[in-house]
Amino acid sequence: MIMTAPIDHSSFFSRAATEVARELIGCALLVDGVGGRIVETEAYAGDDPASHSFRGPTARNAAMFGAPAHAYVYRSYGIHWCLNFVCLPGSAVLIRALEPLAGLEVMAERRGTGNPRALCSGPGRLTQALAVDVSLDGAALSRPPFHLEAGSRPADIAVGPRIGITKAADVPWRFGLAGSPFLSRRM
DNA sequence: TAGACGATAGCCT
DNA sequence: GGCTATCGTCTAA
Repeated sequence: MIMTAPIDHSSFFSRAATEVARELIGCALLVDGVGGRIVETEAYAGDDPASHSFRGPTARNAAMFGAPAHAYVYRSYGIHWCLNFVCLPGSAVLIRALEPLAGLEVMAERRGTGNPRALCSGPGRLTQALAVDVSLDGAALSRPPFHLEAGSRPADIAVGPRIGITKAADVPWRFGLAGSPFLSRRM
């Protein structure tokens, strides 16, 4: 088990995505008891051309315009799922990488690799390891299967530009635990 | 209704 | 380090 304190979901997520993204680093995320410590996030704002919410609500991004502290799950490149936490309406934080701590065996089986660094180091890998898919789109983060806990005060947080986008690519809204070997890429 | 493209991962060189 | 598979979603006609 991970020794951390509970968090107040509603107030924690009712803020700007950039702020939440930074503070999520070091927090523990478990889905059905499987997960670890968040080491990499990206913020997506409502007036952000790179955000799915930029062109307004659609069937796909509806969760982004719902209440804060809920999950927004979408399929990327027609292949894998990406997990986001909704903040203020129209904004969200993409969870990009975890340091695996709980349920290593389950994750290894789902991922088909025993290499701890390859289990959750990337948005698609993370959702596969935690068995996150569209059935959790819109689910409350305060209820099972989700479990979030505040971590110890973030150590060194590295900041950089977001990955894999073409619009607003220069905005430094990617946050990571400096020096962690579990990042999807070096900062 | 068709066409274009994307918040990637994994394999190959 | 570079290339490609693969398909849901959006946009335009």
